[in-house]
Amino acid sequence: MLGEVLQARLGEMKAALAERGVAITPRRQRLLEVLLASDRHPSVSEIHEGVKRYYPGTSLATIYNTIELLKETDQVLEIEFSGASNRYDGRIPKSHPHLVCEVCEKVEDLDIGELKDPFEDISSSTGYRILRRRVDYYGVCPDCQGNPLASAPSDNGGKPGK
Amino acid sequence: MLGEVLQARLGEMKAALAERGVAITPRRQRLLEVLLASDRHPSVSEIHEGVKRYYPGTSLATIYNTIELLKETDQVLEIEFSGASNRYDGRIPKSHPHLVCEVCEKVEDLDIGELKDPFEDISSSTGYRILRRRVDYYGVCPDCQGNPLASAPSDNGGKPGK
DNA sequence: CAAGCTTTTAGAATGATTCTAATTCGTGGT
DNA sequence: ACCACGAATTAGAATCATTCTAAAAGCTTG
Repeated sequence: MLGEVLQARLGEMKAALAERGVAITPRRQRLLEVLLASDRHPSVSEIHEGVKRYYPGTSLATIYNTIELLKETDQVLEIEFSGASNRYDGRIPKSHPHLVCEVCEKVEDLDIGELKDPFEDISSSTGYRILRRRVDYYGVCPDCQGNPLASAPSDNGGKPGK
Repeated sequence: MLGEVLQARLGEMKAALAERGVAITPRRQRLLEVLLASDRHPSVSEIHEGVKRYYPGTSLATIYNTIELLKETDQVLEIEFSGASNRYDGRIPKSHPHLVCEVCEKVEDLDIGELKDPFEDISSSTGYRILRRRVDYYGVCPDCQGNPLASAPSDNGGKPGK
């Protein structure tokens, strides 16, 4: 069960997809719920797992396709990594800062007094049409400072998200 | 020929590598020069091309290996992209903001009145040990606004850096 | 010249993502 | 109920940057 704030987001996402002319199929409904259900900024394969729990035959391609639709409609924020899977934020789809642990690959929202959005300034001073911003801090989270290897996401001995 | 500022950077990089205990081989020397020679934030394959112009047999692995050494010694800033090649900044190896054109894949430094580095604050408020920051703005550069397809980096019809 | 290192190499392996072509699904019209 | 048609989904292949591996070259010191 999603709280009411997330229910509202779910509604927005579905409306945006409908607007875009695509159907809210059961798999897509489930995908949206999985995306909103955790604050972990899930990867495509985590979402895939979540959807497969209800619809076992679901293909990875379906997840990629639907994420693409969400991106096109600005309903998800994609956080790119070159050596690891991308992560997705469906709760807050507009640019906002994150904190990334390079040991356990946790991605958290960083609540910082909203540094006034300088899109305007940068647009006018550079001539760029600015579409989005990325502000992320990389480091080691408190848990991983204590036991560096304990909370690694896999068997990689604590190699950062690269 | 590199200007004197870049000569100084070259010296720093070589000193850091030497400190690390590795030799400055001719290929590595050339790699450093290629990295510093342009403000394009070159990719590994652009660097590879530049090195091969002098040392034709040079393998891609050598470029990756040396870039890894530079990363370990904080002598290069890696700008990651998930669907395109990573880009490297050897001129200014510490975190600083960029402007990325999603049409032609240009990466430029953004000179903005140094928003006071909040590493300290963020460390103490979150408990993270912060190692680096990423602040990048994504959009469409002035050139690409005029002729959207003209300056695409390859044959991809102007697909953004994804 | 030989031993023992570092560097470099070619090519294979990996892994996330994208593409392709075929199949299935769902809906409206008959 | 049946059909036609577009949308959704699938399995698997293809792509591509990056990493890994094992062997070959290169240095340097005795």
